[in-house]
Amino acid sequence: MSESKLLDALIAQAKLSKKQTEKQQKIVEAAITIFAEKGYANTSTSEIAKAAGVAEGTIFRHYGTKDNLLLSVILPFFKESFPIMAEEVFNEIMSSNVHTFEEFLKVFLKNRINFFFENKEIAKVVIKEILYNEELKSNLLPILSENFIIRVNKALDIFKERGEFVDIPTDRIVKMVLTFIAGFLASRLVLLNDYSITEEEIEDAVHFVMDGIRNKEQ
Amino acid sequence: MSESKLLDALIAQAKLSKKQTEKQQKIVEAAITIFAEKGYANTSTSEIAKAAGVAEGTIFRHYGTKDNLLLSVILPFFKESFPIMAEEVFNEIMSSNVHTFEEFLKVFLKNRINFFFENKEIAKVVIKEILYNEELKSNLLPILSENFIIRVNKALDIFKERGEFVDIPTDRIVKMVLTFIAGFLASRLVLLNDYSITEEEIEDAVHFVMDGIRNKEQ
Amino acid sequence: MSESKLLDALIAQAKLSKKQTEKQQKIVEAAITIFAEKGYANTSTSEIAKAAGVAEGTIFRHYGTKDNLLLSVILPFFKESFPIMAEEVFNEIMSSNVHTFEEFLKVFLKNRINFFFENKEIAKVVIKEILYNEELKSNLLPILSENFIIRVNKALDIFKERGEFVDIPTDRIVKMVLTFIAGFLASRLVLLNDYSITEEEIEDAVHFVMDGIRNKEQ
Amino acid sequence: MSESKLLDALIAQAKLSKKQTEKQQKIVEAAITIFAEKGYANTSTSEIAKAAGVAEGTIFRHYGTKDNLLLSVILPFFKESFPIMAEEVFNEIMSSNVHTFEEFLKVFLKNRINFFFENKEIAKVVIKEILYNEELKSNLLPILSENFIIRVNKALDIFKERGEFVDIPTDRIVKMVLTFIAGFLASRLVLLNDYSITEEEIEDAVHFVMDGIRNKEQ
DNA sequence: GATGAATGAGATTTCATTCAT
DNA sequence: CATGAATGAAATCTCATTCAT
Repeated sequence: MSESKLLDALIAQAKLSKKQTEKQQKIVEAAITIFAEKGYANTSTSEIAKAAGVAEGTIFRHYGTKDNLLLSVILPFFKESFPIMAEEVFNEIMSSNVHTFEEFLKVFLKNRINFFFENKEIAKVVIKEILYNEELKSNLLPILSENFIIRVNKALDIFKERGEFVDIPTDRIVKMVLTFIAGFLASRLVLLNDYSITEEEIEDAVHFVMDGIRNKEQ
Repeated sequence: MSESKLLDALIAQAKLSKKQTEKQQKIVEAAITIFAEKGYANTSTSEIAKAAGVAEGTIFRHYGTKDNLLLSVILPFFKESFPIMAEEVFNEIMSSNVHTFEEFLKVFLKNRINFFFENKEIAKVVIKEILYNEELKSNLLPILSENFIIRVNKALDIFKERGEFVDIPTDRIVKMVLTFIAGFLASRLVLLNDYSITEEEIEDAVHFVMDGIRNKEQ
Repeated sequence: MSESKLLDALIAQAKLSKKQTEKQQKIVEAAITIFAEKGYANTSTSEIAKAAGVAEGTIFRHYGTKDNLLLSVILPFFKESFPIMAEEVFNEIMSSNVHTFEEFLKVFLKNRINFFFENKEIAKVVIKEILYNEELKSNLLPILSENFIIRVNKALDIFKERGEFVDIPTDRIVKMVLTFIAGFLASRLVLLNDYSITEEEIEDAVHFVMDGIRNKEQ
Repeated sequence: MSESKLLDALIAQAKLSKKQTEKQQKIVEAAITIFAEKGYANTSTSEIAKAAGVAEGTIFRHYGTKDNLLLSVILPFFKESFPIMAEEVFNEIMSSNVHTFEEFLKVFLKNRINFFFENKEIAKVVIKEILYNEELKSNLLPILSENFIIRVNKALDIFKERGEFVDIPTDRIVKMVLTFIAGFLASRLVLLNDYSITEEEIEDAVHFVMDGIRNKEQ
């Protein structure tokens, strides 16, 4: 990883990716698959080239560096991760049939889980590399927190005002909820390679977040 | 990573490490520090040698391969991770002043969190490499599940009989609890580099697991 | 030396060597020259690279390992060693003007000696490494015996039926004749670096094999 | 191999080897065994140390360098190879019941074969290394030829005067006979690992050298 | 655009040798 | 005498990257 600003790269990347050639698609696909399995650092460009049925030079013709190929894999996914939290979507969720945090959480969880599981492989790459590469982390995490945590915080505040939550500082609640969700997704995707996930399990997870595991009827 | 059974390595390793020389200690310390920061794959042995004030050859005289050096870092920590769940310790916990799962969880969490934070650096290496290296994962995870999950399962069953928990299959509860704990530790150590953790936070976490975030008094 | 079956390597090798680049030729030439002089084990790849006017990486790009470079030198020669004994050639020899074993031996010796001396350097490498490297030996010798000894045996049997030979079991005769020929070639090439060999000497050698050194006229 | 004069080393060696300690014996034994199997260049001193049950430092305490260890293995054998040809022994052979070259050859062959097979392992080392290592060869071969070939030449001349041989220049006869004997020993020891050798085979070999393979009664 | 041969910097590994104990 | 930890030079090998075609 060079010390380039990721956001600049993000923009520059967008410009380049006007039209992807067939070869480019194959390269990215192969890269995702192998990065997901063995990790970026343990994957050689020649391996990717072979898997993509492409000459090694072709990779560099399109992506310049291996680092840049990784960004070309990660950034689009990264950008797509946010819209759910975009003002519009957020408002939409809040307006419709979502009247409690439990409902919000269910919608939110289902949405994000679907998104992640529809993009299993890339998600795996993103999680692995963010956890593994300090520089990538220090570039991407701030963006995450600016876009993500702040908005969830805001959402929670709304519901908190309604007195739905226990009396713990919001940011600590956010931390715990996100920890659980992140842990949930990461453990399934990266740790367990468990790509099956049922509606029932999501319900369980929501219940867990909402009410914990204690039996209140006792 | 060779395809050898890790447990064999674990045993072989134990034999070799009769007495550590001063240089060996320096090597392992340097390795832990740099692996923790940059990851195993992004760390060169020459870098370690330099940091340890040692000739590069010395690393290989003692550890044979870079892979083996990683194991020498990971395995001792790995082995030390289990005792808490050993029959004796477990029974001890269960007997004394632990009468509810909440109490058990508090003791357990504090113990494990302390252990992890006392070994921050190694823990970081272990988490990173287990998540990153498929082969390491496939060798270490089974050992974890055999030693860890099964016992937690047993513990939960005991408390479940007492009707302490909601009516969800035990294994699913275990999964969620461990997901949360793992997520909690991993996010703090690897993601946030947040090495501060207060008693208060642990209490919060336990409450979260027990009762979720819903305000029951409403 | 890997423990792979050499014949597999032989085939794999054939596939790879579609077209040799100019640099590859230089590498192989340099390798042969230096291997022949100093032996495989005493030759470093950097030495070969330097002699070939090539970057060291280029060697590994084409041959993967030093072992494989050796095979790329040896195997083509090895394969070319057999044709003389192929059915067609053998029959041709037997039919034409070859009516006695003495004649056969003369043709055979001249042919093989020419082949070896036309490929002095490689032959030297092959002989040295087969004698020196146990694993190479255990892989190549069986192929030799299957292709070579059996056929010579057959040839001898033909002439033996005609009563040309002393009454010693054929296989023992073969052993002695081949021992002499092998000794002859090896000693000239490897031991004495004596690359000159006259028609006269071949005649002498044939006489020696046929009639020994005793003076029958006495 | 340093460029030291081997004969000087031979003498220096003799001085050192006054008394061999127990460890020294083990070292030399281990060295012979492993050198014989894998060759000098493919054997590491640590391997020898392990096989000898000795610390690596001990090897260097006694032999200074790995090269010198090889000489300590080779030279004693080398020196013992000559006595048969020493004036006395030679005369003894010539006087007793040896009246023909055939008889001489039989005695000589039996003697040398016995010597080689009694020292199989060392012989193997010597043959392999003389063939493999150009420098060793250029140091040892001249000594051989001075001590060996010249004397055999002389012997042959004696018998030649008696008209026992075909009319070929003596040195060429010597070359062929020695080629055969050397090929015979080398192929058995180094190539075939065939350590069994019967009286019968020796007789065959002598017949072969004397009369070749042609059937004279035809 | 695409190729793949070539590079060279750097990574891992080996190993004879030294030296303090 | 013997040890074995330590060394560092050199060996094998990897791989992102360049460039002529």
